[in-house]
Amino acid sequence: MTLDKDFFARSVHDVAPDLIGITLLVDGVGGPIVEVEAYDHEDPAAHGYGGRTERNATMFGPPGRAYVYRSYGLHWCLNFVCEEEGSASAVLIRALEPAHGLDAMRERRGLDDSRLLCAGPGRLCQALGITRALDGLALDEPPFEVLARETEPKIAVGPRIGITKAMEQPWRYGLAGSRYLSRPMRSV
DNA sequence: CAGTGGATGCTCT
DNA sequence: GAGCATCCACTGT
Repeated sequence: MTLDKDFFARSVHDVAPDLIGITLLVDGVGGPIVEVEAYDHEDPAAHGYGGRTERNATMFGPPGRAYVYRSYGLHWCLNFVCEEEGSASAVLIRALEPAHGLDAMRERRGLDDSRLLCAGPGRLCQALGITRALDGLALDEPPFEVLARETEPKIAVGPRIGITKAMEQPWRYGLAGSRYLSRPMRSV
């Protein structure tokens, strides 16, 4: 079942854990999401914190769309916009389990090891072919497919990665025990 | 395994 | 001009 806009039109802190185990495909390439992070409007670590700019304009738009930005000059990062228009909240997709289109992923990444194909936001975007060209596109329309999960996953929680502000917030969610995480979750 | 540093480009002050 | 929501290769134990 494809998830529509209503799924994303909720608090980013409810949507983020609900995304674990959901399948993300871009042109048929992807798999179940195993790691995400939540960023809300009051969050000094979030792009929307300082107000609307050209780069983060999509974050201020309606929910259920992709927000894609360039990171450290050479990587792309994918977010799902949440809540209502103007709230500037989004979930960063950090890792997924490669399940569909492994050959395409291996070719784009130039590696064989399935464990490293999508274990990190930059790697995931490279493996799925995500660039700024997809920024602002709706997640329930091609090339995206976002499919509901079939079983309830066990979710681990911890601090976010790679930020210098609001580091104490436990807004990183992962599939407990997954070997496809960008880094292990802190043990319970 | 831990730590370090380079690549690289865009955004915002 | 500083500062990144990163990744990879390299060093040293």
